[in-house]
Amino acid sequence: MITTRDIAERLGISVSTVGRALSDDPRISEETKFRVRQAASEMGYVGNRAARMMRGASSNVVALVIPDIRNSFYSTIAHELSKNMEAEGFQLMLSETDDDRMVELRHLRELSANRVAGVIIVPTARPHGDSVKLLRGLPHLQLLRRHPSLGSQWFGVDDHEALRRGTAHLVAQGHTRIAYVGGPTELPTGAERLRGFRSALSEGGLPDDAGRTELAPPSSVDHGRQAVRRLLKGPDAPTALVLGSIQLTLGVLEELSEQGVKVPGELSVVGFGDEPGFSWWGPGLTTIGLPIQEMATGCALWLMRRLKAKGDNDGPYTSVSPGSLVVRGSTAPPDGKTPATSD
Amino acid sequence: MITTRDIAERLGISVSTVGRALSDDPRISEETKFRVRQAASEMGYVGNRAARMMRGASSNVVALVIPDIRNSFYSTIAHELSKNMEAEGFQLMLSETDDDRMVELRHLRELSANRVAGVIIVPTARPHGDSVKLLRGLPHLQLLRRHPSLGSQWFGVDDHEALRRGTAHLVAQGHTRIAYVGGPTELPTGAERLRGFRSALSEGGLPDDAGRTELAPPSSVDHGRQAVRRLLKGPDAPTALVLGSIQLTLGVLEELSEQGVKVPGELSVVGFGDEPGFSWWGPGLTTIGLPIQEMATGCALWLMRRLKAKGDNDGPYTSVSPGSLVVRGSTAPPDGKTPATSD
DNA sequence: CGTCTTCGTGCTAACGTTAGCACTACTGGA
DNA sequence: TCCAGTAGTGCTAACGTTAGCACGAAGACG
Repeated sequence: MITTRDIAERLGISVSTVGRALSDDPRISEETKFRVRQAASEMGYVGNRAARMMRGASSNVVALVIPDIRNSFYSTIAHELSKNMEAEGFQLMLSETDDDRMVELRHLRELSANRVAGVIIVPTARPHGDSVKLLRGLPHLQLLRRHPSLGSQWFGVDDHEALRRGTAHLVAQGHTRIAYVGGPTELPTGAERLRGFRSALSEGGLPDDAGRTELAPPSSVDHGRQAVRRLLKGPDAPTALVLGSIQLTLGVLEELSEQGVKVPGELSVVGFGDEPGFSWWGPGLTTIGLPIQEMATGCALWLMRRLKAKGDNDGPYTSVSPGSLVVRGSTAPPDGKTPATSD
Repeated sequence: MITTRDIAERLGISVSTVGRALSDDPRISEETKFRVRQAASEMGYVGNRAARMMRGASSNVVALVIPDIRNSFYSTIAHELSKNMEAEGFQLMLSETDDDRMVELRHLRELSANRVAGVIIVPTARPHGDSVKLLRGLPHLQLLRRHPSLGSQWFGVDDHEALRRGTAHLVAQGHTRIAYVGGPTELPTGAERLRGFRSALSEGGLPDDAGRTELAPPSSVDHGRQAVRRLLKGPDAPTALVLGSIQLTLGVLEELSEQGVKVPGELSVVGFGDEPGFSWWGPGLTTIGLPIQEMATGCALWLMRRLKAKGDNDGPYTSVSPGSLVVRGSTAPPDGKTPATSD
């Protein structure tokens, strides 16, 4: 690799002068600058950021720590972040945890060793103690999920309200046997979504146990399929189903298609998230849409500002985005009844 | 940040001893090692990779340069790569080019400045001259797309064969007016796919202009929608359509759904790639599936081996994976005819 | 003509880590 | 007893870059 020293030797000047010329120092004459730049370009010089970092410069890498990039929710986040940060000269490091706290820990160790400038993390349910320590040394921001030990800077969705609305839609159509399949309540997001579901039930005057709830491990497409099989059995099977995660929704849709379940005839379905394909699934999936782009952009801006400010901790920060119900064809009143009210 | 020096001072020993203890040098006594590790752990020491790199150690970061992570083909690649490399202690840097050669160049500059260990790249149609220079200095591997200036190490799909098979399926069903909508022939992949389409036509005894071909910019969902509108107009509209990119397929499916086109009654469709949703779209999409996982794993293994070997250039390397036709319900003989032969 | 300023450049140290060499204190054999 | 060998540790330089200080030349001003 070419260094400033190579350039200096070739031009018969000192490394300092080369360094200053390349950083456009006003003390260097225009003629020298020109010759240095010329030589640098010819020789294919590329500055070594590792060396700069040794001199106190900060890294230009921000890490995104998520469960699984194949989940299109996260890939959209990654895309938006990347776009926003590229504009500011930052690069994106991608770390997948697979919802395994030990993998998460290994990644955080590497990120810390690499002295990344910042971290945006969707934490696992119970991060390892060392992960907590490592994050303390890095500007970071929690996304979607929130764990108290990781600080109070968080960008998330109003999960309670999102599920309340999705469920209320079904209640308003007259459903009384409504099932919920969501993620574990270990995660605050999971707990909030379940709570939102229950709120809607009680607001609709339905007893709590009118809802059959099933909790699955996070990121489990397969569990969605299994849940469908279990729910459709039995005499008082639910007439409607609300989902609490994208992956579960994908699994549910696949299974419903395979089994040829009539939607919304046999079962009304409210999905979670809005993926390409949800609109053309069966009669079109009514679903709880999330403002992914806005969230990602918000995250990026917050972090960029935080990194530039160099102020250490600028207090707690919480940004909550609402979900919005996208009504398509997968929901209808049970047995053809007319809905009491429309929401 | 804690350094080896901090540890050394606290224990009243030299930095060398600390460094050696942490790297488990056999010359250091077990007792000293124990004390050092203890102190390091208590003080939250994390080695500084930038400093190690200055001493000649190589980076543990591999970059993936792709058009758009939201394309689930690429997110699957990213996932598989990440998984394989995490096992070897490597981290993944994600760079999105948006198929813009200048963005690609900016990313490559950053990657080079960061001295990433290697690069896996899906190049833009005509990479910038400087991009070519930069990649020369980095172990790299082209994926899917291939540009001659970027060397001869390439992992790809047998695009010609993939499209030949997809088209042959329609020819065998008796279609004579078959349209193709694919990416630009500027990209070798695009050219190969078009060639595969034409091969199948001529093998089926159909004249070349039996096929209406449309070429779109890469990664263009929207163009897929437009193409449908154009193709369905006119008296001798095609009875079948073959697609040459995932994004185009997504657009086409959306538009066909919206316009309520009967598939395969009015139009038979062979898609490209296999996404979640393709199986439940309309009657199920017959599509050209790609062995994404195998390719990603192959790439990861090749690069890992290349980086460990430290041998500079181990000659040209090309790995070609075949596509496989996944037959679902979106293809049928035109006007109810029985297929001549089934393939 | 001497001093003061300005311009352009060079020298040196420092960032954190590691490898080579040097040094000390033992141990064992002649 | 003396030397060789070895175990354990310290000192120093080096990686590439940059910031502080110093230096020489040239011009400005009294």
